[in-house]
Amino acid sequence: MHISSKGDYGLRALFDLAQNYGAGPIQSEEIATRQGIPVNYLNQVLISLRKAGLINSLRGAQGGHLLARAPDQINLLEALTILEGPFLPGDLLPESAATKPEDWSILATVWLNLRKTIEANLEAITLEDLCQRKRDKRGNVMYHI
Amino acid sequence: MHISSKGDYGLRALFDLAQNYGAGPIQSEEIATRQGIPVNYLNQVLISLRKAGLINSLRGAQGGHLLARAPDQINLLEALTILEGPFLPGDLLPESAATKPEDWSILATVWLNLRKTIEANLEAITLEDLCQRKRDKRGNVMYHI
DNA sequence: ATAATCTTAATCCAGTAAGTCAAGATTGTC
DNA sequence: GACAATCTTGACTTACTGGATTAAGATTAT
Repeated sequence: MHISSKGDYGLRALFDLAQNYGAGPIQSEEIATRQGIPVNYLNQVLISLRKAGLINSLRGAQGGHLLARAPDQINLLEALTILEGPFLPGDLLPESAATKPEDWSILATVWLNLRKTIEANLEAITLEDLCQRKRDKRGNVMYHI
Repeated sequence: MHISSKGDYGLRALFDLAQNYGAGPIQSEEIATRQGIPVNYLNQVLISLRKAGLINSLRGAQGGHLLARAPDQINLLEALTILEGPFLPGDLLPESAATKPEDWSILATVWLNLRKTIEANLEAITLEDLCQRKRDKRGNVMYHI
């Protein structure tokens, strides 16, 4: 039960773009350097995000990537589902019953419930929230100098 | 983000043993048949559970496995942690900072929070709860005949 | 034109999941 | 004591996935 590096990298890239929202296109090279991610791998992740409509990409010189929506319109559930696929997928959930032994459906209900909990937790956090938390943190650090 | 078959099978085995709690040792063959699990694989899972102290195993004829504690003293978090390892493990969490880029710690807090949510959810469910749910279900089914 | 940049597909390696198999150890029962 | 049932262990297999690299090609600003 873990987050793969695809999800990790993808979220960090989105967070990076959120912090630069309104500042024009950001190049993948720049994101990669700032976030410590292999560029070639990041490019693949960015393609997934673009296909899903979360970012727009501009080609050519001075091209780059930018969020397709404002940071407060993108939540972590949406992003992670694109990057990692659904939580607790497929054969564990209540639909695929019948062939399975009886006790199975009791557990399926547990999983479904857990999934809902996770999704609610992530859906409540937007990219803008992350930016805000960073600003808060910065503020605190300043205070302590 | 999924539950592997090891976790799935292990929980089903524990659930099975919970339903037979107090009825003496249950053989792995019997559990495997009832739950639709390959015996040889189930045996490996049972060894993990025994090493972790969740079940006791008796060898020889009329041997088998039984819960080491009453069903209401074993919760799903404990069982799943044994079977699957910790949730959102290792390098994503706030301890391994310093080398990582700055934004990373903001996300680490998100993961830590999510982990707590998941753990609280699973810790609240015991094997006895599962048995109770099954009894409730049986009752309802009877009603509808 | 050309250089910057993204796109795509092919490829690679390591690790893990899922399961099989066979030989050995333990113990109750006759 | 011998036997049979049962669990134990570890080696092994097969297939898949995660993570990443590379190289060739497409697009477009200047």
